[in-house]
Amino acid sequence: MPSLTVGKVAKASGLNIETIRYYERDGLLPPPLRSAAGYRLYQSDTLDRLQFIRRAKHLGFSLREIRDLLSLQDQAGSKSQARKLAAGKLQLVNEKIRDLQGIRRALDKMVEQCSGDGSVSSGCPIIQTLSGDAES
Amino acid sequence: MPSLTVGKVAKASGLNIETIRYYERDGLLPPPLRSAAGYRLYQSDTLDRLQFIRRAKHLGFSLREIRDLLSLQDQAGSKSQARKLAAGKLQLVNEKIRDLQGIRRALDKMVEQCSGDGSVSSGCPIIQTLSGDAES
DNA sequence: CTTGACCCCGTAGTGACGTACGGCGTTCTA
DNA sequence: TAGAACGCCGTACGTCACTACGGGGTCAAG
Repeated sequence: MPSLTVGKVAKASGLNIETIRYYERDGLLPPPLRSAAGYRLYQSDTLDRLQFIRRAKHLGFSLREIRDLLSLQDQAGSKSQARKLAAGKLQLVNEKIRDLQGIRRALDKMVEQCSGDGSVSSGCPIIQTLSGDAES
Repeated sequence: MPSLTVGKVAKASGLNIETIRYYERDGLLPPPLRSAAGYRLYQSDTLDRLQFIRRAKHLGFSLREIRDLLSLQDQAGSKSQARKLAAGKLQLVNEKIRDLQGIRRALDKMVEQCSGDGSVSSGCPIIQTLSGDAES
């Protein structure tokens, strides 16, 4: 197992070294092994984990929510706990998908409508796409 | 047209008054009409706009991105500009949808797997769901 | 015509999420 | 075996998106 120093992980993931230390402090990354001199030594699966964090953040999940999602992966806790958490997140994810699909429809329409020149004439109803009354 | 004071809008939208003023300063809300005494007077479509902002934020869009999306609605600029912007955002939105669908599949599986008692046994591969190499 | 709720504005403070700094030890490489 | 490059840690700073404050004007009920 080819363990990586924090600098390698940073470079490979595109994250700042400090960010990686921060994620460790914040519980998103488990404390890695240490070399004799105290250097952090990561396994390569850490890169997947960081990638997941990056993408999930981009989807509007807070670090706390991401920690929750990762705890599912990490098999912390009981099955029934995990099921409950997963079910809750599932609902949230479904809402997000619905909202995004609404935006997508509106954008599709706009790309189509705006195929000519000149100024936008007919209303581009992007706001209505999210005008349902779902509550998160 | 029954114009609303900022306090009414705040109550109806669930946002803080200061947040509404902030959105105005930040260009997400157009400067509203003013009463003789200088009070802000909003039309009811402002509520839709604020709702849109809330949901879009929840989907991981920054205020700057939301401003872009709203500018499409507001018909600012030329058709070709709008088309370009819409097309760019469309790609982004599609990526987000794909990522969320990945997470959804993983969560579905977990809810199914964790239907019994005891501790989670088989790996719950949530991280792999976002391990593709799409770049935003 | 006062009192309490509302609004104005500018500015300062807060919380989440990083990012930078600085003084030190370690490791690699010419 | 020097010296550059890397890593350690604690702490401070920065940004984004609010949120609160404070001193003042406005408006409506009693």
